[in-house]
Amino acid sequence: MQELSRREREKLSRRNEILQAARKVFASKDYAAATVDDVAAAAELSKGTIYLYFQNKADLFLSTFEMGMEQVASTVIESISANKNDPIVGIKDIVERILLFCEEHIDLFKIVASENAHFELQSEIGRNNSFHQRIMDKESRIIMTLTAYIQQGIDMGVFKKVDARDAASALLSIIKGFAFDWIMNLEKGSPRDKADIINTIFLDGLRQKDHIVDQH
Amino acid sequence: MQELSRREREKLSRRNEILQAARKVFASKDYAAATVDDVAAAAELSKGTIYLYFQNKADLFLSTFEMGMEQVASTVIESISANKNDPIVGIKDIVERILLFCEEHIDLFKIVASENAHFELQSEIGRNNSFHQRIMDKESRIIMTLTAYIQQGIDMGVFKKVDARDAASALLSIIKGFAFDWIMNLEKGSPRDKADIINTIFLDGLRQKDHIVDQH
Amino acid sequence: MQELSRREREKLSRRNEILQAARKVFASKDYAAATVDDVAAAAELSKGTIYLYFQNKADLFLSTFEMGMEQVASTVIESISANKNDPIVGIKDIVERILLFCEEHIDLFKIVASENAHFELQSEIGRNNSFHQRIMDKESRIIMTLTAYIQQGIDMGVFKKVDARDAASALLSIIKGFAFDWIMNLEKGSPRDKADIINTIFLDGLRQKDHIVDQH
Amino acid sequence: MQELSRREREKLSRRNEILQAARKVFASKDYAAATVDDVAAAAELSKGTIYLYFQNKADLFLSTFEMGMEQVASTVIESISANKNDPIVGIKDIVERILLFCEEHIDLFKIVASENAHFELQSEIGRNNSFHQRIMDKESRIIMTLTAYIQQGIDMGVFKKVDARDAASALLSIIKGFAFDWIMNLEKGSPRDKADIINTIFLDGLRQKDHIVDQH
DNA sequence: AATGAATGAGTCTTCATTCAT
DNA sequence: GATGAATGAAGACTCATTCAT
Repeated sequence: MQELSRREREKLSRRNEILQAARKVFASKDYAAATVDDVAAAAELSKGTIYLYFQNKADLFLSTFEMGMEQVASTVIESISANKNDPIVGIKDIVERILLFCEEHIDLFKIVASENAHFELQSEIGRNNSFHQRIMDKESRIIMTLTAYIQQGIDMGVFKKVDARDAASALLSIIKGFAFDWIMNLEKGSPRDKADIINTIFLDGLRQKDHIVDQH
Repeated sequence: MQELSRREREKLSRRNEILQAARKVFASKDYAAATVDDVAAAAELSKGTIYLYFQNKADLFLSTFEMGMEQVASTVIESISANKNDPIVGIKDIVERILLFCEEHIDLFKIVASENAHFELQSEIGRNNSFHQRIMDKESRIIMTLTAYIQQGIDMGVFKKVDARDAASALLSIIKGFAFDWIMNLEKGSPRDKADIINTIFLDGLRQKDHIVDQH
Repeated sequence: MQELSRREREKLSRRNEILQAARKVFASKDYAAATVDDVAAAAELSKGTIYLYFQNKADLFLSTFEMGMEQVASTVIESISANKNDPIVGIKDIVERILLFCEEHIDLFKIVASENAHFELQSEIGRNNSFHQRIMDKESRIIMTLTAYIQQGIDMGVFKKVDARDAASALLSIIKGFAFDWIMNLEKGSPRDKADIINTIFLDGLRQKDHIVDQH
Repeated sequence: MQELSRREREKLSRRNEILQAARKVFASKDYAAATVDDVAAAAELSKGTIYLYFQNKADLFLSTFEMGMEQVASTVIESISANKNDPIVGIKDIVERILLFCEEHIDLFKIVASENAHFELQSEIGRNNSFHQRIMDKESRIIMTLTAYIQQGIDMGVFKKVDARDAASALLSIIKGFAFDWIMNLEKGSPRDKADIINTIFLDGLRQKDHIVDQH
């Protein structure tokens, strides 16, 4: 791994500071409503400086989005490698970890969880624009990881023979749905309270009944 | 019910024309990107006229959103009353109907399906604003209807004893998730192709195993 | 000729008001330095209104430029038709009229006379852009008119057999040069004071010596 | 003449490097469109360094302009001293040399030829500003040199008794006009192709007819 | 009721200039 | 001397909303 010079390290850390500021702003305000000035103010920098580190507002938003996505993806990957041989436990762990991540990083999750990014930027960025690619890339990476894990469960005979990608989508939809509800209401307890119901609905359905019986 | 005068009827129909125009516009452009001018142009009316029928842009958007929500709600209610006594079949029907609705009214569904509405307007409208209420009202009405139906299934012993509201949320999340995927990709077949997998995952999980066994 | 509706007439006259304001501003400030706000202020209108009548700043400038060009062109054409049969007198008249125009409409002439327009907008507008066309169109129209007139003089045996277009260019260059000097210095007398020297240099050179002799 | 220390010589040469870079940039981009960053990049120096050698952007531009002017002036002076006694040949030579200079240094000529400098900086620099003086100085130096040469021709009886300064202005206007056309179109051949027509129009007019006759 | 011209606050983005290292 | 990160003022352009006709 290439060592970074002091200058490069400083540049990277400044970029990160801005990203942290942007994350707060975009979580509270919606892409369209948030202004570059807001981010600059939150980062305690001048507006011009923001443009030294990001091409434009869309790039700034997308970079924030990517940061969140990467963290969620890491969470999922950690779970999977810790539970290579037990997809049932692994899925449960993923659900809990994502919900925990949501609780601990509401702001980031707000940006990540909704499909907003698609719509919000849709008009601004052409369809074959690199920005669009960046959204798709990050999103599909998570889905693919999850899909592969579920497929492994199917191959192991732990899960029913369904389309693994569909199952992965369904799982993420449920998790995001509950997380979203929680964010929107913020009332009672923790989003992790929903882990059980998610697992009940999702897993019991996916689990082969024969297999379950065998476990006894 | 009070009869409407000609004037009132005309007013209502003009309002509806605008709503139809708005629906096309908001489906294609994102709340922030869509302009009142766009809607006026689509409705072949002048911009000023729009303001005779709607307080402002947010009201216009919300009314469009409500229109869509009401149609989805009707769909669900119809399904339920046609399948009062068989929640299993009823749920299957609801899934199919909503997916069909999505296919037939992509534009409306785009507006309805994503949680965008929340975020998009969040900044514009204060939290305790009446607009916020309007969104919540429509959304919760559908959830409540579904919740009651599932609760009935639970009481009948057809479904597991879970929190009915959570189950309703989960179901809607999955449906919306697949619908959203379909809208975003628009590639293969119909969104209804996903009805089976949704039912497999959701229903088989929810269904009491004892009950199933009894059926044999 | 199509009659214009009251609305159309008003629109046209408003557009003209803006053009008059723009002309003052662009004459005093250079395209880059002049702001749309300046023009709006000069027109006693709001900035947004300017954009109701012109696509953007470049369009506004170009329209002003065209207005000036058209007036210069009219001047030339008038001269020519009043002196169809005597190119010598005609050319003298053109020189005087253009210099008079310069004196009476310094601001407009400032915009027109220099080749600035080319350079100033060069970076902003792509080379194959319609704006570029608009500049070229107006400029070449004047040159072409003058070229035809000189060619006629050549055919009549009044002028030497030179390339008429080159001669036209040369004449305009001289006139613009003196006009420009006058504008830049604004000191002494009228730009028309230079009519004689222009005619001396340009005409005596162009005029066939034989022909001159014949006049005696 | 004071010898320069190594340090001073280095400073001078660095300044010159920047000037060469600036010349490329200003020729391709228009004063307003060109950025100090562009120049710094072209000079392969940092932006801050530019400010060590020039007060500000206007000074940088003007210095470039002056560099070009000085070269044109040298060209004229060379011609004159080589043709002290034959103004006719001298003028022809000047025309050719300037056109050649234009061809060989399009970039520099672009900056010099148009009166842009006046306008472009006009707003930025006050009228009684030293920058304005610098433009005028360089421009008038060339005119004065040419004026003196023409006056000499008049005194020699080679040229008509006209205002020598006016004649000088006219000549430069024509040359610049053709050079400008060539730069703008860049189509056919060399700008020197226009030398003949310029000389025909300008010289034949200026030349005393009696004198010509006497030459036979 | 309908119109559409006018408004002007609001935002992104650029760039000359400075200054700590 | 050289650097380049940071600044912040400035300007083009948009669009929700109003109001005279």
